[in-house]
This record gives sequence, structure tokens and C-alpha cells, in this order.
Amino acid sequence: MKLKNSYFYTIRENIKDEDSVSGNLLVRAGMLKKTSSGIYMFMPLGYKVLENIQKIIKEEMDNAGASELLMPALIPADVYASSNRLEAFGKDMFRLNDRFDKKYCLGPTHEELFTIAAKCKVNSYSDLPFTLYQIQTKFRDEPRPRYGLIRVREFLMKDAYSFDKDEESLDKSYTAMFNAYKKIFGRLGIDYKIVRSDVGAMGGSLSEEFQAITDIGEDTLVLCDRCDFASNMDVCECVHIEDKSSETPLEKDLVLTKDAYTREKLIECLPEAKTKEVKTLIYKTAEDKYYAVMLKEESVVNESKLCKLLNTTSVELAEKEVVEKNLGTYIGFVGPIDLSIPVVMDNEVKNMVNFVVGANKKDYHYKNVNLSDFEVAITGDIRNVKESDVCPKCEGKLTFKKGIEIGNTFKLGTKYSESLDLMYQDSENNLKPVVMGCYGIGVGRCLASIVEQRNDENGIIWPMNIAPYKVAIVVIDTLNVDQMDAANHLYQELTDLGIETILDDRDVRPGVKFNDMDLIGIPIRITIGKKIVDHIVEMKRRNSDEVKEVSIFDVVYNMQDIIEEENI
RNA sequence: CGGGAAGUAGCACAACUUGGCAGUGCGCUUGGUUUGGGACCAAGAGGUUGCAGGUUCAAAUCCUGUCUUCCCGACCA
Repeated sequence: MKLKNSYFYTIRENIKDEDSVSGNLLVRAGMLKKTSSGIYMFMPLGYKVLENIQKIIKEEMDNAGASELLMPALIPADVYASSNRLEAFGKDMFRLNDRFDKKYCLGPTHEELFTIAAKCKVNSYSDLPFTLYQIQTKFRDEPRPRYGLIRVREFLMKDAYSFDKDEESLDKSYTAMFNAYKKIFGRLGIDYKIVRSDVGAMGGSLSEEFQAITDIGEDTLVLCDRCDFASNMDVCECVHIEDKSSETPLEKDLVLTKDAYTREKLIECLPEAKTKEVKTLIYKTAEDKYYAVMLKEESVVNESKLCKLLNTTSVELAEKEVVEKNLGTYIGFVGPIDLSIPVVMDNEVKNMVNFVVGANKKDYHYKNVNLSDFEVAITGDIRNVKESDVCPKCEGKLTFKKGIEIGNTFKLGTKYSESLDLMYQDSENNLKPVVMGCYGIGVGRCLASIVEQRNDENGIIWPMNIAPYKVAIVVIDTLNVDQMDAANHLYQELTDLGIETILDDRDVRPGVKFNDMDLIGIPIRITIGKKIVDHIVEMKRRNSDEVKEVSIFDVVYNMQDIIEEENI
């Protein structure tokens, strides 16, 4: 691309609307333009990057034996009704009606359509296994889009679905996809971790997430400093080393804790509460049952763990009025003793002796409370792990990192094949449901993650195989015939070799060109200036400050070497 | 959906408190001087101040409504 007569622009100043580093840089580099909240235009430069990412994904999916196809984005609502997901998606789904008032939606995910596609082919076990995939636009009406391309309402996704006759065969298909994912994210140059995660609304037995490590990540990853343990905080189990305190249990004792509605106030009244407080929260389940949930001090309830333990679909904190009127206790002074609802206790409390709880009486707590002082209905793991916790796999220490979910792999099982009647005939003439897996990659999130991980104060630093152009030729003096001739010649030579090159022939000061090429992150810069009379040009890498003088006759070979080496 | 902030030239913002010519910087156009890390001088172009209504002799400014965007939270294969 010769810049002088091309669609090329950059923005010098900070973009107010874009808070994330990646969103800001991509808009400033002229790669993205926001249309509306969570909806972006991909400008020519940004689109090239997006295509480069897609190319790598497609290559690895094809290598893994998957077949590409393309599904519609506009889908009759009936399709989702058949698997009962119209309700499950609720407001997340964009919905519309046609002129006859028939209901449609813009597809948020495509399990149903892929299942229908599989039915076209599957009759007997000999038709299995196979894997299908597409790269297609998905629509989700996110309540709060943010962070540039990280959380958007319209986005490009690679989704793949495997179809197998049994679990054993699914394992093979799953592993093939899993390995393809490792290759893809490796080639994209993303620093990522694979973590266990919640199967969530997708159903199924196993779910693993590929998480790009960045501070703006919306997920918390739990990692071990000693072994390879890695988990999403949502599902990370808490382990406790059996360690009954050596303290002897004392008689419980009612103490005045006036106005101690907060933890800080309580510690003022009762200093030992700092380490010995056990808080009690009143939760309401989807079935309108109430439970008193006990946890140690600063532990945080993990609501999905609590749901599982209580065998319900959702829980929420009870309203203040209900707690104070129906249960006869007071927010801030709730405790397990003489309470009329079942008590659910976190495992961590089992090890505690002489702790502090609310007295269900305004302005009073009990101290020196022990397990014998109240009844517990259920004990289990209901809290989020803490950084001080021990690793569930070894005895190492846990650390937390923030991650962006850029891909995931699910073993779906037979949930969709059963609800959508995708059956095959086995060798003994029995009809059996097909065993499915599904595998997603957020293409835009990959792009944003790369920028989040690779940038400096001057702009983006693309890895070679993602960069929209590999080489930028900067001409210092565009009026100088020698310089322009050499630049045009080099540009032609590189272009003929299939190396995507920018020729910055704009009649602006060199600083502007250097800054623009840095901002848009071109990996190699060739500067053609005065020394062209001696056939010398400069070569500089985006990720280094070193400037090398090279003979113009060698420059093509040099670059071919670098590009070949890095274009993985 | 709850809480907060903001909408003024392509971009970033000022003027709003206390109503009185629509401003500044960057970018853009023209001319000149420059020319190796975002040049300088001069002259210009560019606006329904988000939208609708109200108060007033007079509204970017005050009032009401509405739309949009961003941030924190809730939510989220």
C-alpha cells in the first residue's frame, strides 16, 4: 500500500470513549471505529489484522480435520424454542419480527443449527465422527459492553461442533480440537492459560477455557506457584488442612456491640472479631426457601457453588424486611444460634474455635461460640478461594491473575442431540443419541488481547504473522528522486515476493511517519534517506531501538529471513 | 437494571456557577519559510452547542422531558 493515495489515517489524541489500552490504540491507529455501544467498524487496516487471525484459525481447524461451513445469522425463533433456549437466553438475544409477524432472532450461538446440519448426514455409526466449524458474526445484547473489542454486542466467533458415537470417540475429537487451540494461540503470540471452568448454561461434563492474561480481564484465574494447577475462580474448590485450633472451647458469652453494623465497627467493639468473626448471610433460593449461610470473616460467597449445594438454579440475598420481620433478627447481628431456618456452613468454619457470631439481637454478638452451640443443616464448599489458600492439587500457594476468555472447549454430551433428535443406529440396530462437543474462539477478543499484551508508549507491536503489513518503507525526502526511486523499486520487489509492504510516500515530516508506523505496529521499518547515494538504508525493528545500516542490495534477503523465521 | 459522570467543529476540550457576538489546541485549506522522531509564520474553511419543549427582550448557559455515550456495580455459552 502506498499511503499517499490510500485510505489511511491515525488519530493523535487520546480517545475519550475508549478506556482500555487496546480499544484506544486500535481506534487511534485507524483500525476500528465505534458505531454505537459495543458495535464497531473494522477499517481497512484493522480488517487485515482480523483476516490474518482468521487465516491462522482456519488453517489449524482444517489441519485438525474440521470442515468449514457458514450458518445464517438471522434465525427463526422456533429453532431455539426446540431446545428450550429461548427462555434461557432471555434478554441477551436480539429479537425481531418479519412482515408477517413471525419471530426471528440474531443468532447468539449455533448449537441448534449445527445439530440440524448434522442430521443431514447422520444415519448410522459409520457416518461418525466428524467436526464442523464456521467463523461468523454472533449477536448478544450485552447489558454493558466495554473495553473495546473485549465485550461487544456484535462479534466474530469461530465455533466448532464435534459429533461422535460415544464418549471414548468424543475424547479423541475433543483432544484434536484442544491441541489445535494450543497451536492457534501459540501462533497468535498470546500469553494464555488453560483453566477449568463452569459448564454453565451449556450443559455437559467438561469445560476448559483459554484465558489471555491481562489486567483488564474480567475473569479471575487461580494458579498454583508450584504445580500446573489452573482454574477459573468460579469453580475452584477450596481445600482446608485439618487443623483444629489448640485452643480449648470456652462457654459462649453475650457481648454488647452497639451499632456494630459493619465489620470495622465490630472490630472496634470486639477486637478478637478481626480473626474470629463468622458472618451469617440470609439467602433466598429460586424456590423461595431461606437459608442462613455462614462463612469466615472476609470470605466471599460463591453463589454458583451455593446453588449446587442447595440443588437450586439461583440464589440471592434476602431482602432486609424479610430478615427483620419474618426471622426476628437484624442485619449486622445475624447469627446461627436459635435461628428458625436451616444453617449452611462453609467448610472453613469447621476448623474454628471460640468464634464470634451475631446474636440475632440488635447491638449484641456472641463470642467464644463453638460448633456445639448451634445446629448445622449442611456443610460444604460455598466460598471463593482466597490467595492465601492451598492448592487443591499439591501443597503450593495459590496466586490470582486476571484473564480474558478467548476460547473454550466443552464436552456437551447428548443434551442437544436428545432435544433435537439427532440419533444414529449402532451395529446392533439400537438408536442412540450422538455425543457432541463444542469449541469457541472469540476472534475479536484475540485481536484485542494481542494489543493488550503487546504495546508500548508509542503504540501497538504486532507479531509478524498478525501484522497488517510486515514492512514499512519510510522515505525521508519524497521530493528526492534517488530516494523515491529506490523506495519504489524496493516496494515493488517486496510486493512481488508476496511480502505485504507499506510505502510511506506522504509529503510530511519524517517524525510524523515514524510515529504513525510505530502506532500501527509494523514489525520492520526501512528508512530511505540521504545515504541512498551510497546504497545504504536503515533497518529497524518495532520491538527494538537498534537501528542497523544495511546495503539496499541485501535488504530483501535480510527481510525474507526474518519474516520466514517469525511468520509461524 | 441500580449508582455516578458527560454530550459544544473531524479529535480533545473551554465558555455554563452569575443568561448578552460560538471559543482554544490538534487536524483540514491556501501562501511562504522549513525538512531524520508529531515544524514555524500568515490568511482561511468548518457549528441547528445531542434532540424536543418551557422561562426570558435575550438560552450553550436556567427549568422539564427525552435520546445517546462512558465509568462503578448487577448480569453474562
